[in-house]
Amino acid sequence: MRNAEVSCQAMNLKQLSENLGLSQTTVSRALNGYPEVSESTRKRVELAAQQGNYRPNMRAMSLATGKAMTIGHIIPVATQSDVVNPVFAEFVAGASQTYSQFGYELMLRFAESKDEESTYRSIVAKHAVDGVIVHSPMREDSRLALLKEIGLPFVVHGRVCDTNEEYNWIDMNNRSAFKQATQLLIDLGHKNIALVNGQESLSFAWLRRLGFLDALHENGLTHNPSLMASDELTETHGYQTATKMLASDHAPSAFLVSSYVVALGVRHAISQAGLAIGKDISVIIHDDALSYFDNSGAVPQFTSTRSSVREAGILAAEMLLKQIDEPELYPQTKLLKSHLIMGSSTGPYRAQLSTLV
Amino acid sequence: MRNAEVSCQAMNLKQLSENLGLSQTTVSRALNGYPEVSESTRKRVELAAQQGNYRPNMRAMSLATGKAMTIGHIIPVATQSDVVNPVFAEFVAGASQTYSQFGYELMLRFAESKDEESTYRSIVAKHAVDGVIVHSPMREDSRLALLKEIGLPFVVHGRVCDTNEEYNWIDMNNRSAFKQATQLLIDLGHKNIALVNGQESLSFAWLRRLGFLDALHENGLTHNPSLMASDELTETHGYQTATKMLASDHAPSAFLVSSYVVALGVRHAISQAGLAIGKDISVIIHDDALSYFDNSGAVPQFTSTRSSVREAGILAAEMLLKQIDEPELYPQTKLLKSHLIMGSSTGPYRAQLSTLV
DNA sequence: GTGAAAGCGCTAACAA
DNA sequence: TTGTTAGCGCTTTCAC
Repeated sequence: MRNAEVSCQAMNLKQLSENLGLSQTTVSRALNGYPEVSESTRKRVELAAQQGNYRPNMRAMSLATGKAMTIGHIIPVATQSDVVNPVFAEFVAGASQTYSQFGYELMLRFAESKDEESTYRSIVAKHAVDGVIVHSPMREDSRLALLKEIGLPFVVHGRVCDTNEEYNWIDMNNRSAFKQATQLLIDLGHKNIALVNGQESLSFAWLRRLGFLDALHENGLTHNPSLMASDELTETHGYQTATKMLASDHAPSAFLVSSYVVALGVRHAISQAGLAIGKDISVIIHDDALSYFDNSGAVPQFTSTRSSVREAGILAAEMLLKQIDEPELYPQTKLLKSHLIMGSSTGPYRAQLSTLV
Repeated sequence: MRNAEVSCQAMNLKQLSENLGLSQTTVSRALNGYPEVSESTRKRVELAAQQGNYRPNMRAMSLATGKAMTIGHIIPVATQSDVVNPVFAEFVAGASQTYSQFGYELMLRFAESKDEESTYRSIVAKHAVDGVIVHSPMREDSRLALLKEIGLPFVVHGRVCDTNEEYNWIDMNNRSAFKQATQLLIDLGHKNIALVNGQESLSFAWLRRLGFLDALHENGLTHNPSLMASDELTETHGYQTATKMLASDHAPSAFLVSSYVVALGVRHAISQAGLAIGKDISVIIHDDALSYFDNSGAVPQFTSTRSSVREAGILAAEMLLKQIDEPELYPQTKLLKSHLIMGSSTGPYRAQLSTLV
């Protein structure tokens, strides 16, 4: 009683078919590309649909087909007051692009870790999504088993290090990036390098640490545990950690920092200690969101990897949609660019992505 | 043919009602809190539903009720390679919290400006959402008229400055914040203050500029147009702008910068010019996402407004859901905290929010 | 090549 | 207080 003639609000299949003097069946078939429709009627139908600005009611379609035409992104938050990592925004922007292209929608949820299991169970029981992207994987992550049990298709943004499960993932090459960055500092003559890292129960931070250690060991340097800190990516973490390290006996001459937010704190501590970045001390920031290697400290400018997170989102979404349509296809591990990897444990994968390798 | 006995996958109303020996109607009514159901059966039903882990199929429910139970967030992107403003992530996290509380889902889309109109029309025609949050309003914004025409409920995150339309909005108090920050720099003795701002066709940047000018004028200072720059919030903008300003005859002794990303560039330019922040030059960064007033430059620490963006998201979502349920209710303009305002042009509003004022 | 009719899982008149 | 029935707008057998 509220739509109707006010304006040509939301025409539906019934109206459209009546206008055309055809059955709903035929119109539906014409629009969905079924072969048995004659070319002439198909043309007529398509034209009328376009002119009438017809869009199938997504809810009705979902009910009839059983497909939600929606992908869920569940972002874990440690606490309700936690600042959201900008990496998610960038990744989700990329994924969204792919979904639009294939007629899917993107559903977003933020869940505290303790609610995560019930969140997954709930959205699948409600028929809200056809698949999900798993964010912030941990070195060992129970979500893999959970999602397999539920039977919900998924792709991991990142990797789970300690597992025998087979699964699809896409990731930045964190280990290699941190190895490179560390090597750069070593080449500049630094021997006391501090790593200010994210929580190492999360894979990304763990892999970064491994890369850091790789470089030290390859250069015959020993690592100093008091120069490696790991915590949530906050300004406070950066400030407190750097302050403590700078006051210690083995004060570092260089910092390698995970995320610009942390770096804000580190910088603050450095200037408070009366030191000047680029003169007394070097800092490299690695942040996928900006994808920004800070070259303060006379460090040569890195190739910008800007937007690689977005690209990862695009690819993850493609991988997931493909998996939903053709569950038997799995990608092999492959290097997409020096900083982007995707893969899974089994099977062949007909990827057009190979051009990117 | 694919669910059934494998595991107790997704029980539906029919099964549940058969198990209970009741009609679907009664079960539905019991679960939806209709008063005519006897307390004893309601208890029985609720127990069985819980044990059977029953969740109504959202798509079927939507089709039957005509409510999508979903709110859309459409994030405008200038170009596909643009970095997403972290403010969105924080705001959306807040809104999401409210939606979960009321059984709504959050649908996310990124749209280039040229596609925005068709995006809105499309999601409403598909019955994908019950309402939307409008992000990044411009000083003059055609979306207001569009959404009214379509009849889609909405709340604006920010304000449209040049309009006579009535609409609901929630916003940071950008003008006041920038006035305060500028005053602080003036109090420190600065007379040549540079404003490195976002695009002033966007309301937030325009209002910040007004606040900046407010402070200058109140202190009898004249503004220098060559010390006010306005562009996309990128590192490049900050770097180029600051470089140029520092090289000019009227080089600033202080910078007021919109967003930390821009500030990365500004900092770079400053250190390249051989100047030291906190000694030769002062910098204040205002960024709602971190909500961080940088105190480099010996500027006293501001009260942290961290998470106010998230809070804005929570409130915007509450306002929208209320509007969807009771369209006749509109909030009056009100100050929630010194930095958070919400409002609309008409009517009474029974807000429990008053405690926050 | 096209149409009639049943059904997806739920809600909501209308009866009883 | 409970049940019967008719949709919501689409897809999909099955006949023609």
